Parts: sequence; structure tokens; C-alpha cells
Amino acid sequence: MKQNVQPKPKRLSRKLTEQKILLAAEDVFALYGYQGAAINTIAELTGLTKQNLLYYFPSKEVLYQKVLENILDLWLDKMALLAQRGDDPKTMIASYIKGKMEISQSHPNGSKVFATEIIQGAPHLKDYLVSHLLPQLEEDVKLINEWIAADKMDPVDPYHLFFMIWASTQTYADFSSQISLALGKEQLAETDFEKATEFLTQLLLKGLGVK
Amino acid sequence: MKQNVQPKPKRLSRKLTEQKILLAAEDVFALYGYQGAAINTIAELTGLTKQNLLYYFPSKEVLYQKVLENILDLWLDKMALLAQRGDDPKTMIASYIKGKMEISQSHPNGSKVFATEIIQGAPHLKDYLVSHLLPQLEEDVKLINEWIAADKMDPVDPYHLFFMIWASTQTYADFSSQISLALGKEQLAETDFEKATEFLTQLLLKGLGVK
DNA sequence: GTCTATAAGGGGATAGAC
DNA sequence: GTCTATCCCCTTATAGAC
Repeated sequence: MKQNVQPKPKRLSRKLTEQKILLAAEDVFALYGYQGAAINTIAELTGLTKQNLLYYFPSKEVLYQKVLENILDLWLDKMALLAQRGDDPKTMIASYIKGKMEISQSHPNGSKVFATEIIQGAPHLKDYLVSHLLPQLEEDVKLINEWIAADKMDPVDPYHLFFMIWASTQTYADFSSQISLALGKEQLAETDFEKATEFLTQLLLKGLGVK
Repeated sequence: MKQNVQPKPKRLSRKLTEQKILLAAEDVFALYGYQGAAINTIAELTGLTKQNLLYYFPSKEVLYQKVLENILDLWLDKMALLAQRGDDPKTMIASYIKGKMEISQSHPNGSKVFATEIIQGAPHLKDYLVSHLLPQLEEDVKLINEWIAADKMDPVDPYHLFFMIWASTQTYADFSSQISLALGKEQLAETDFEKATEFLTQLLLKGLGVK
């Protein structure tokens, strides 16, 4: 007879159901924004009733916060220049752009939720940005300034450099509808992301005078 | 006795009231998105009741469409490289960046409404983009390719170049909450936009090898 | 854990008096 | 043109049976 049934192998473990809900929620929040998203829609996508969804997440607000957390956990590493492989500006900047573009490709809806949140003044996010993103940014700014001092690249404003990289990479997730329209495609393909990565890398390394 | 009372000088002309509503609507749609925005909020900002607002604009949908139209009319010129002064790549690209940045500074909420719309798949905008923006983009791409053929700049993909410029300039409107947080300011100042413009111009002209 | 029923409120929009 | 009153639907959330 089974003895080790402590974790209770339900039909679907609670963790797994929560994961399914969170995935569906990310899609719906990306498409309609926080207010526009109906938990009913999320529930249906997951195969639940909305009352049942509220058993797993006690409120829409809590669910949204969880979606944001998941995205941010995934993002934070990639947002750090210092976390990249390599030790010279050239490979690290190239790696940084590549990592950011890969996230735009693999998690476009997470990016959209984040973008909408920032556009609307980051009401659910300001604290997180201050406590997690900003300290990391300061470290990265310091690194850029060291490179400049060591004459490894042109003297530029590090902050605006990061704003430019964030914008130019995230736009392939957030503005994909406009971009695919401009490129005459139903949706962006692998090669589009590769071309974009190549363009940005080339432009930046040359434009920054990276040696 | 008054004879020329044909245009009926009401307390506030219809046109003026509509303008006030449209301005308030732009702010509220920018802050909450289409679904999240309540016409009640817009009406209060204008000093009207929502029923009265609905006298001027028969539905929320129509009001939103009008807001979008206003923004796009303003934008279209600035989105065209060909519309810039100058006849050499250097001055035209510089002028293009400057114009886009000025719009981010002067009409941040219009930019935010536009951005949210694109993020959500451009449901109210696709037709306009196809009929107005894309033809203009094609002309601009042609121009860039001519410059490349004439060896006035490096051979780059013109499309990704425009995506990059759009993203990097509009981010100062759309993501201003994040940027001002990073810069440690309550809100962005004139000098921040100047620095950003300078940074982008310098980076692009050098990075593109513009002669 | 999942269901039905229902509360409670907000939102867009219309009717009609003034 | 502006107001009050009202309709009706949709949404979040809770209660309680199974």
C-alpha cells in the first residue's frame, strides 16, 4: 500500500493550477490592461469558473500583483549589464542587447503588462523599481563610467544609454503589432529578431566608439 | 440692436467645449487606458456631467476615436523623415530626432494613448496605420536606401532604424515615470530632453557612419 | 475544490423635463 | 444645452451547498 502520500497527488497540484492561471492572466492583462481585463476571461482560458479562480487568488488585485512579480523576477537579471558574460565592453554590451531581445521574443506579454503599468505611472510597481531596479542601474552606470574613464568608449551619458537600449529592445515586444504591420507580416519571425539584434548591436558599438 | 448674431456667441462655443472635453479625455485615456477610463471622470475634469458630455460626443467609443485622430494628425508630420528641413542626412536625421523628442515633451499623454493602443494590438488604429503611416514609412525607407547607395551612410536596415528612433524618442513620454525615477526627479525637465536629444543624435550620426 | 446563487456597485447610455 | 431620473448590463466578490 502507498505509504508516501504526504504531498497528496491531486488531479492537478495546486501549484500547477496556479501556474496555468498566471499564464492566462498574463495574456489577458497584456491585451486589455488591468481594468479592461475580466477575471472571467482569465478563468475561461484556464478552464475554470471565475468563482473557482477566486479560490486560488483571493482577488483580481492579488492576481495582478503575482503576474507582475513573475515578470519582474524573470526580468531583473537581464536588466543588469553587470550580470552579462564577458569582461570587455564589446562582448558585455552585445550580450546585454541579445538578452533583452530574447526576452522580448520569448515573453512579449510580460513585457506588455510591464509597459502598460509604467505608462500609467507604475502605481503597482514604483516600490519594486526603487528597491530592485534602481540599485542595479546605479551599479551599471558606474561600470559604464569606468569604461569611459579607461577610454574604452566615448564619453556619453550612461542613463540615457540605458533608456535607449531598454526602449529599443522592448519595442519589439510592446509595439509588435505596429512593427509587424510595417514589415508586412502577420507576426514577427525569428529572423526579424536576429536582424534587430544585429542592427542594434552594430549601431551601438560603433556609435559609442567601443574599442 | 445687434444684427450679426448668426454664429450665436454662447457662453462657450460648441467647438471650445469639445476641445476642453478632448483635452481632458486625452489625459484620462492616457492614465487608465480605454476600458479603464470612465467618461464620468472626463466629464468632471471638464466641469460637466457625464450625461452632458454625451450630448457632445454620442458615445465613449466616438470620443476615443476623436482623441486618437487628434493625436495622429499632430504626429504624422513628425513621423516623416522626408518632412524635415535640410537636404543632407546629417541635418535631416538630427531634425527628425529633435522633432520627435519635442512631441514627447509637449504631448506626453497623446503619446501614451497611442502606445497603449499599439500594445493592445491597435484595434482602433490598424486601418489608419496602413493608410497613412505605412506609405510615409515606405518613402522614408527609400530615402535612406538612396543615402546608402550614394555612400552617405553605412548600409543598415532602414526599417529597424526607424523602429529604434521611434522607440527611443517616444520612451521619454511613455515611460517618463520610470525615467524620472531613475534620474531621481519628480518629473522630467527641459534639460533632460535636451540631453536625451543630444545623446541620441550623437549616437546615431556616428553609429550610422553619416558623412 | 468546485458548483449555484446572489449580493453590491460601477459603468455606459437613454428619456424627458426645463 | 443642461439637468434629474432611470435602465440595464457587466464585473468583482461572497455565501453556502455538495
